[in-house]
Amino acid sequence: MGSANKPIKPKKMYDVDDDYAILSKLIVGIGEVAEMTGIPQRQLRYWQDKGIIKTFSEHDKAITRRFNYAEIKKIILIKELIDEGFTLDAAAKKVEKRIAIIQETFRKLIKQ
Amino acid sequence: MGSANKPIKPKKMYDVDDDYAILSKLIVGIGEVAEMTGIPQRQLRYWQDKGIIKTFSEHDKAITRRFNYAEIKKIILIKELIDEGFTLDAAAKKVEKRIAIIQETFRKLIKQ
DNA sequence: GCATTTGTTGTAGATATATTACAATTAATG
DNA sequence: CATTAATTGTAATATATCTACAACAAATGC
Repeated sequence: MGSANKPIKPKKMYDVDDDYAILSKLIVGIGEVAEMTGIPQRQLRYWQDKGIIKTFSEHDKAITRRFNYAEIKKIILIKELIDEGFTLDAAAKKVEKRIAIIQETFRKLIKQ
Repeated sequence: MGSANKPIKPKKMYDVDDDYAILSKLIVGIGEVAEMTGIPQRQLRYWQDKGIIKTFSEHDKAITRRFNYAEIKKIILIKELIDEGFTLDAAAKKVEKRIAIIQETFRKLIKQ
């Protein structure tokens, strides 16, 4: 019972699964996202107020904004498109579409 | 001159390089690291005071602690070893050795 | 042109989070 | 049993973030 049937995973020197485990738990505050991306905090708050990006709230009502890995990627992609000349809304929609296509592709791959 | 000789990188639907770029810029505060890893902030500060883990300081003297991806991985590995029964110092040394071996392996690979 | 929308930025006052510098506590070690 | 290792607690202070206002420039519609 319990974990008796769990497949044994021998510990390798370097395990890519570790990286995925970390990324899936990643939590970053707005100040750090601003530092990483170069986008001012004020702008990130505006994007969030407009619903373009979403904050991650694990425990009931988090008072400070937390972003996960997927959202950080989205933020960077949106910024790239804005720099290319897109409007904020257009950039956001383009990124959403891109993400949807990727997810659909993976879904098909898994089914095979 | 300039960027004239840069290799052209066609934009793919999903680019793993993007992930590496994000990870290399990753900055996380102590509160988020505590949330991600389950290790209390107080304990992380103690480890840092002892020199076991290091804070990343981009701009001269950062007053609040910032951790990069490598340090987060180190923290997680140390915790795992402590849970297995190692002392803090022993765990830290073991992790350092492991990281050194990985780096050495990559160095050899690149030379080939 | 001019009103309107879009997108960004500024700021004050309040709230939340992190800091240091003390110290208590509990195991493990010699 | 004294000593060291490791963790945890806390008060006072510093830093970061929040909201809710509003100003402003650039693009858009009429």
